[in-house]
Amino acid sequence: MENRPTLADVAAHAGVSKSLVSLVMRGEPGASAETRRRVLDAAGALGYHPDSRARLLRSGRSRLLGVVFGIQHAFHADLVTALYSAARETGYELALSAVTPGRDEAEATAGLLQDRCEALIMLGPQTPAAGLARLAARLPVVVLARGVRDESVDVIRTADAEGLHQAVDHLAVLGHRRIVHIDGGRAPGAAERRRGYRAAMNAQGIGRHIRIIPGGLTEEDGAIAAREIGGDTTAVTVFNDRCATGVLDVLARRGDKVPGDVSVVGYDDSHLARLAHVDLTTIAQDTAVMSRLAVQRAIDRIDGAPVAQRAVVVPPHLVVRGTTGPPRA
Amino acid sequence: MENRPTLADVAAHAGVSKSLVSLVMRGEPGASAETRRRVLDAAGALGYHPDSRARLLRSGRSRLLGVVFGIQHAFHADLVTALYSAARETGYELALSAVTPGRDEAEATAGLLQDRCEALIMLGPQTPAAGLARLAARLPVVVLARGVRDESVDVIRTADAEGLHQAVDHLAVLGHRRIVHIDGGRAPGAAERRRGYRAAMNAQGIGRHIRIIPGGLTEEDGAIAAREIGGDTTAVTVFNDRCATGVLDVLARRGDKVPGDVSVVGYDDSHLARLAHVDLTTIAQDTAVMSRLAVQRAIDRIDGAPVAQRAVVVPPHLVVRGTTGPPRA
DNA sequence: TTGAAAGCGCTAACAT
DNA sequence: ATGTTAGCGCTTTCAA
Repeated sequence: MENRPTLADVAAHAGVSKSLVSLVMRGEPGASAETRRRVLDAAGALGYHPDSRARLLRSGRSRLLGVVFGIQHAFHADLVTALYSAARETGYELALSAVTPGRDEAEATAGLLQDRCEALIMLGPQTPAAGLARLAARLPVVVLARGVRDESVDVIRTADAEGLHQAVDHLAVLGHRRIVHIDGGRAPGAAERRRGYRAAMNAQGIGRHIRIIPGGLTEEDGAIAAREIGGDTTAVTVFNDRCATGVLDVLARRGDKVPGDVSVVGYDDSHLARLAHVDLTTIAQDTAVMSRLAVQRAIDRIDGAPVAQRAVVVPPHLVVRGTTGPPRA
Repeated sequence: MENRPTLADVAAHAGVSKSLVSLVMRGEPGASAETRRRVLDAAGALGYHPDSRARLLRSGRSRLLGVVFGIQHAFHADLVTALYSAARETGYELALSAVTPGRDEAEATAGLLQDRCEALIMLGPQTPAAGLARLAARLPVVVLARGVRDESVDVIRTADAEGLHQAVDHLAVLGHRRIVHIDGGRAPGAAERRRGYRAAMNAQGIGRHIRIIPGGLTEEDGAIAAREIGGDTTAVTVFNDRCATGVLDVLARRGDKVPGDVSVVGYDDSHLARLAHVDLTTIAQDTAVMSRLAVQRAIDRIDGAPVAQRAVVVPPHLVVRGTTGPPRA
């Protein structure tokens, strides 16, 4: 593991100046074919790889997009996957920084700032708006999958209220009246999903059956909430797929048939929902579109390009699978 | 978005030299308390964050440990969480690079090499031994949660066979005889777990009941395998918790009581197993210890410290929860 | 305890 | 088409 060769080594080996080597290595025009060949030969012979740190330091840019995500969040995994694809052809790289039980958002963010990321993409951040605004004063910040009122950050999110509207409408069309919502507490998006649920119930003329059971983000939250579901309830809309899985589990254990006795609708269309044995009807957030928009927005901000609207709301869509059906006659 | 403040800006603002600022920012001794305070105040006021590229370029080191992990793997999430804690006080930072459905290990690795990571920690890599050896020729490679015979890479893993031994013994002591194993196919560790299962069954004198059903890593694999479980089977050991969840789900749906009719043991003690409504008896891999060992080994290799044994095997331990009990009389 | 000066490996101006 | 000269922002001598 000896010292790596530098550009100067290559220059010496090829008998040309550093500038020429620099040009050739970047594939820029301005060097003769003969020189080009000599340089590439030398580089190959020495096993030379440019040092990106030095390169970026000099050019004053990092071409790095920082991504802050929750490592325990299945949905974030889907988004990160999509973000990698979205970044692929842009000339920017992703720098991942995870939020874990022992590493908060501030720490995750600080790491990315040190790496001189040119913009930050934050997935469902918990940081209060004021904190985000402070960050946004330093570099472009794009918040994904959470609404933020603050004017200084960009937001790409799903029309959460609309999503619950679709869920309720789907159930109502099937004939359900007693539709309960298990919510996400204070999680990002939870308030809007509650709002959408209420509005849709009222719009369907079944506002008197509105009932919201406190839930959360995890299977466990869903399991606890499921025990509160009354016997006359025929359908449940749940904050997210993970929570819905907990609900399904408790229903199965107590012998309730799904969708025979109770229909269930999740949210996210995460990996979980697609599993054959779960086969969960759910509201899909379009991760591919959202990720593409987030990356594009970050780059636009970096380039100082004009941006028409600070917040982009992506419509969700209903994915009907096996956990919804007509109520028992 | 004006230019980020540099160390020189802070120095000017605090009325001291760049050297002092450098010392203070790194927490090195050699500056008076008064100076230290002035510098930190100035840094805070300007919102200064050191530029890691410049810092590392100058010092000739990156102090970066590259981590390659599967973003869809719940167990990897646990490991990454533990790795962050383990790295915390070492002076090294983690650089995360995810493997996703659209981004293979080679790509994930290449990114980390460009960033000049000083060592690589790979979680359950799929790369064949030859590929790992090639990598290891360039920088220290520590493989976590997978066995690799190749002499050139370090390995930190759980004694998988021992884990299944404990699972089988636990069930046998409860009185089970007809114990089935749902395996992990070609996943890292699967072969050794199969071996452990067989050995333990033989050791218990119930080798004639050995039966292995092909499974996999996911809930879905577990669900499919569960349908193959015969009516006389009283207990199942499953490749991992995620797969076990699928098994539990199918059992619940077909009305089998757990542990009344069938006992189930998982593997990993992941988040999943601990959920109150899952409450899965499982074999715990000690992520804290494994992560600490992995980080320490990487640093030892970087420092050229002598290493006694290339491979470290961490003993797993049984965590008894609610999915195991005596067989029905 | 403090400061001045010399680079790390590279790219961007400016020569030639 | 090629070479020379400055730095990027920081750490590291070395002197004071």
